[in-house]
Amino acid sequence: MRKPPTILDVAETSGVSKSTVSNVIRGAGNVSSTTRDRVLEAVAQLGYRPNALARNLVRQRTSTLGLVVGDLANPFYSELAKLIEACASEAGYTTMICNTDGRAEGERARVESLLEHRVAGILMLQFSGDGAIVGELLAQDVPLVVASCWEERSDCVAVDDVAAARRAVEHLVALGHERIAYVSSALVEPATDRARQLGFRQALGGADTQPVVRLEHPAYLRSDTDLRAAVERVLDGPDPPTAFFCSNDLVAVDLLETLEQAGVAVPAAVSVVGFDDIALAGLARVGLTTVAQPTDELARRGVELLLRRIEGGADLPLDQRRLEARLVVRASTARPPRVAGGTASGASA
Amino acid sequence: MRKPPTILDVAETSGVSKSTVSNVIRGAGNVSSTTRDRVLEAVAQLGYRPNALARNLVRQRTSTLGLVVGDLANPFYSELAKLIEACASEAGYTTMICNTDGRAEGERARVESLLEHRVAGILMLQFSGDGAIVGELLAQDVPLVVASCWEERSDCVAVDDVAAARRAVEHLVALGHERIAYVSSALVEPATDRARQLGFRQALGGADTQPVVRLEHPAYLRSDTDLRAAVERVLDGPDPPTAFFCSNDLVAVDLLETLEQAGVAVPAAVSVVGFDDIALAGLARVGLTTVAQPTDELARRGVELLLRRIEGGADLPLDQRRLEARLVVRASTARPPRVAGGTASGASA
DNA sequence: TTGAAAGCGCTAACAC
DNA sequence: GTGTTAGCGCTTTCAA
Repeated sequence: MRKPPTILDVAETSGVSKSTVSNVIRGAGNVSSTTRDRVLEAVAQLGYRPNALARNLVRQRTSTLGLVVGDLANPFYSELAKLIEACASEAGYTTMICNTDGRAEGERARVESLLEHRVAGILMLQFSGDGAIVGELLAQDVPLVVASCWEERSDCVAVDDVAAARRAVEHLVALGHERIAYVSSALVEPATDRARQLGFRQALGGADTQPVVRLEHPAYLRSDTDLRAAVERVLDGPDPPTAFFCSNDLVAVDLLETLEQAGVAVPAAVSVVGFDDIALAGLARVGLTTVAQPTDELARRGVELLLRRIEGGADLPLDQRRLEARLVVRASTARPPRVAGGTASGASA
Repeated sequence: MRKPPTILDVAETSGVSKSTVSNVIRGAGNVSSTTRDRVLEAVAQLGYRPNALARNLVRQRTSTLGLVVGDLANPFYSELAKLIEACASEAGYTTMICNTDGRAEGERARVESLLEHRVAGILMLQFSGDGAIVGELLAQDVPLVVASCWEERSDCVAVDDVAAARRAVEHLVALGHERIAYVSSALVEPATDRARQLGFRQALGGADTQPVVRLEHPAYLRSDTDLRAAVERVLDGPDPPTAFFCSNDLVAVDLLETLEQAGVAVPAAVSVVGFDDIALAGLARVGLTTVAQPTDELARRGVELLLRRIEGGADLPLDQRRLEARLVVRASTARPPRVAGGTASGASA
């Protein structure tokens, strides 16, 4: 692999100094059109390609953004990543996408690598554990924005998880459900999960007696023995729930599988609600009622906030945006099998 | 944002020269444990983080891999990307993931950016158009491997699309289907699509009379008016097909939606087969019969090949690996409504 | 309008 | 063992 031409080669070929070449390439003024043409010609002839490493080194800043994703295999995040990359690219930034697998160790290594590459800023979609990493990054004045989950300490953009969850559960309540289980998953970032669970409780009038199913090792779009055991335990218990609210769509779809495998009809016997509105939730065969997150706006705003922070520095005041989520009612929710006593308020079919 | 400490700061703090610091950091021998400790202490105290830009610049090589994806929103690719990132990371490489949206223009810009960043090599999962980019990259001696689709000109690893498609269609033939339509999509890289179509034709004994549906603007996991029109045209024509073989799962799932919306029962009225085996294909509610690609191996081998090429240079002989795909029979395929004349050879339920 | 020169932070000979 | 030194390819004053 022969070594690529440098700015010096171009300078020699076109018979000018390297600073003139630099001026031409960067589009700085101060160049006569004749020399510009000569330089450009040499560039084309040599196939010269500026070395971003050298440029970034001397400029003391890069135009690279770091994107930290917990799980690229979750369509919600891969779609978001795609949109973010597009926004960043449009703004002239290159994106380094990292997948942490939700493990703190992997996260730390990825972030460290991004920092060594002197990314201009970091956009996080999820973080592991308690998000200690956020504090560390902030303490080092690294431009940081968190998108799709709320984070008090940094710039962020996310839906109002509490309100959205509340609305989703109110939908179930309106249908006549009184006993509703919350299905929590390790796949969902803890603070977000808590927020959704809070909304869930609020809709139930703060009732603390609703069952909560916690999945530590959720399966991926496949029926899961852990989940099955947990579900059966809840369903076979006294006063079983007639509906499940899940902390994200992937879990909800797993639950759909599991329920059906256990011979529990959805929505005839129990209703299921998810969160995210990933594409597959909308399939007629899946028909998952869920909370739709505005991914486009999440991506757009996220990048906007990050660029603002990069240019403005650490002294800029925090900018935190709440976006609105939308309940999408599909086929996975219906009235409970036998509505206990009287009519449910304002229930629709 | 205060500027981060450099190797010089560490040198000063620990009272040694910067080359000694460099030696410590790089783990080069030649350092007494006492000085090493002193240096390490200074590193910790200062929060020193080596500047990868400077390092890569002087080393004349980076440990960054470029990953070019056509569509991160296709679960097949996002899963592959995730696996590849993991393999690369394990080998000490950082990955820059780019999404081209399948457009030549976006692809060119992304690749150019990767090259300016002097990535050690590029791994492509898809390319736009005729793949002219492959030739250009190769001509510049850029280490390149193509994974998940076959490419004669470069190192590559992919399943045998022809054989896999043939096997899938033979499954339909064995069930008794005689008239089978091929559904092609712009989402699938052209050469791959052609290969799958070839396998399709081979299974049909080279029959050239089978209908082909071509989707230029495929929808995404949603029923599509273009698709619906095309399907109805084929189904309402003379001698309508009793089965569809799709060039990937996303299209197959769209087709499932569309067929059902049009009141055509699957698999009772028509059978559907996909390609890829994305996670959602395995959902009980979807139950798509499809060809499973070995994503783990695709990722692992892809990275292996690329590292080999990076170290070995352009003179190394081409290494092209065929992987085996596996037919996964699920609920979307069955015998045709009325088997024309006699029994189908060796058909199973 | 152009050129000369001083680095950016680091590695890798090569001296000591 | 440790220090000295010469760049890597580029941007950016500052002179000419």
